[in-house]
This record gives sequence, C-alpha cells and structure tokens, in this order.
Amino acid sequence: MDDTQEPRWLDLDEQRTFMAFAYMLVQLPAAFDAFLQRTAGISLFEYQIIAALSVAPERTARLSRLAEFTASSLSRLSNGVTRLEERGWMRRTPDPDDGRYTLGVLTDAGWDKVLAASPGHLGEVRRLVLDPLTKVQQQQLHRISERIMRVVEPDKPPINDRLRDLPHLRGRPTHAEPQCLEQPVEATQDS
Amino acid sequence: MDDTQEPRWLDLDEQRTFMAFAYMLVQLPAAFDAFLQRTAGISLFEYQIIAALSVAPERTARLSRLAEFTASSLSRLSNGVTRLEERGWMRRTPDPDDGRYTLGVLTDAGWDKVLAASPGHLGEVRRLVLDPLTKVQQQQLHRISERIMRVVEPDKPPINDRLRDLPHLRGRPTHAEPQCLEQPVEATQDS
DNA sequence: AAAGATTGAAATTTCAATCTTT
DNA sequence: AAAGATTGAAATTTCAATCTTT
Repeated sequence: MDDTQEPRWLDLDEQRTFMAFAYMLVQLPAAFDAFLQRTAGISLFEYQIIAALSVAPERTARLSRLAEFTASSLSRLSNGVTRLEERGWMRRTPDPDDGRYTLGVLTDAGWDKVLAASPGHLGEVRRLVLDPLTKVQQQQLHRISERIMRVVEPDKPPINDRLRDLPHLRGRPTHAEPQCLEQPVEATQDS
Repeated sequence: MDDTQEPRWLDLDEQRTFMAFAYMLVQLPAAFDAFLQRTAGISLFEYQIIAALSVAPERTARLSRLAEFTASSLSRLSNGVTRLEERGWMRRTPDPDDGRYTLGVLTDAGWDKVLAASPGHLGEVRRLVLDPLTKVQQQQLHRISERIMRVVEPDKPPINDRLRDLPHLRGRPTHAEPQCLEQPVEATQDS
C-alpha cells in the first residue's frame, strides 16, 4: 500500500503486530472447532458447510463454491459432504444448468441441525470476538479483514457483498426461530 | 465487555463484521500454508514449529509448549516432530529439569531451513497483512488480537510478552543473516 | 495419581489419477 | 480439451489406550 521496495525483514512493531495476529489466527479457529465439537458434535469445517447452505438461495450451493468458501480442496469438500449426507443433513443433486457441477442441498434435518448449533456458536462468537472489542474496534476489524482479503483474493468482491446478492430466502420461514447466522436473512432484502 | 444479558442473535453490523473476519480467519492461513508448501516444501504447521524453536532459548522448547503454541494436540505435535526429525531439522532430548518433559531442539540444518524459508514467508506477511493496512490499522489489529486472546486464554499473558521474556539468544549469531522471525532477537534484550 | 509424551487404530485430508459433462 | 467432481492410496490427524517420570 505504501512502499514498493523490497524490505526483507519486519521492524519490531511489525513483528509484534504480526505475532499477536498470527497467534490469534491459529488459536481462535481451534477454540471454535473445539466448542462446536463439544456442544454440537460437529467440526468447524462441517458447520461452515451447512451454515453456508442455510443462507444460500434454495439452501443450495455448488460444491465448488462451498470448497472456495471453506478454503478446502474439492476432494476434502467432497468427503465432507459425503459425511454430512450420511448424517442426513444434506444431499447431492446434479446442477440442471450445467451437469459438470454438483449441487449440495441442505435437508430439513440439516436445517434443524444448523438451528440447533448456531445459538451456541454465535454465543462464542460474541464472547470471544465481539464483546471484547469496542464498537470502533469492531468496525476496524471489519475494514481490516476486507483490506486483507482484497489482496488475498484480488478478483473477488468482499464476502458480504457476495453473500448479500443472493436474491433468496424471502418468504421461507419454515421454522419459528429466526436464523441470523453469519448472514442476514430477511433484513438482506431491503438494505 | 459491555452487556451482560444473553443476546441470542447478532445484529446486522455484527453479522457482517464477523462474516468478514471469519472468512479471513479461514482463507488467510490457507494462503500462508499454500505459499510455504510451494516455496519451501513445508506446511505452515511445521514452519511454526521450527520458527518457534529458532527464537527460543537455546533453540529449544518443550513439546507441550510447542503444542500450545501451534494449537495442536500433543499427539499431532509428536507426529510432526518425528517428521521434522526425519528431515534432520530438529531432535528430541529429555528435559534434564523434569524427565516427564521432552525437549525439541532445532538442529543447524533446521536453523538453515528457517533462514531459507523465512524471507519468503515474511514477504507474504508483509504483502497480505501489513502493507494493505495503514499504520493505525496495524496498531488496531495488534490491540484487537490481544483483546480477543485475553478472553480465549484468560490466564495467559499476551503472546509477545511470553516470547520476550526469553532471556536468551544473546551472542549467538551462528549465521550471517539476521533472523527476525515473528520475534525480535537482539532487539529483545534492551526493550 | 498426575502430567507429559507416545503409539496403534480409525478417521480425515492430501495427492494423483480417473471419471463425467460441457 | 477444460472444468468440476470423485476415488484409491498415501500421509496426516484424532482418539483412546499405554508408557514414563515425577
């Protein structure tokens, strides 16, 4: 963003900043994974898959998209989906638009599972990430995350834009509880 | 930090903040892992082990400490160390202070490996994390990371404090290049 | 007994084919 | 041929013993 030369080493402040950040980067997902495993009997990876489906149009997404979203290989994702199918939480179906794609669809049981696991997980999100920060820090964290991802994925728009442009989930209450995962549902439409 | 009631769901801003953050949390380590694998033939997990040793007193640390640092099980760490031993980069030795512990020691070849892999990795750190942020954002990221980790690990001091209190690595140049990993070396002593 | 570490078996992930559809 | 997905074999990780030292 600022200097174009080739600085081999980080200065002291940069080292400390990165060490604090990198340490969090390793520890926090492990904390979420352990929590989900303990409270919902599901790994963070599997939760991410069904949570993504729960906010997708028709609760359906291409496996390749899910692989991107979870930063996993198609192979790993395929195996994960097989496991989730065996548990009855999702199923596969070929994409009618292009037979090369396979769609993953969340089942009703999968939807129930997301609804059951989410409050606890989001409680941890609040406890570990949101509550410790001031409002300003939350906003900064949002901006910082987007700035970093803009470099990691130069060709892709911000994740929230990608999720928001799902023109879906309109009148689909299906369950009494609002879902409010990582992605707004009804609120999405009019913002 | 602010409210003590039990809010089940996140509001729209909170959802977006967390989605942007969580997405980075998944994608960024994958990017570092892929980079290290490609440029140094080593996983992020393995790099973290030898990099931690390279800044430790006597280039030595207990395996249980390394497991904590890498957020991995002792079993996983033990297997990883075996692999690194097979590659000649570290070796085990019983802790003379307490025979229950096993110490991991970085070999000279391991030190060389860290020196060979670090510039590239730190270049990625700069490119993906530091350069996209303003100075203020870098400082915020440091503080945010520490605030979050203070809740994740309530009993532990900040990671940078834990690393700094290693009274070590004084006159131990051994190699021409400065190392400057995620942790200062000479600078550590007089700060 | 408790803490740290290791081990074998099972589960998961990676890697390199292979398969299917376009 | 190219893109997406799956599969089997190999590598890694997890889980539940087991082992060693205190």
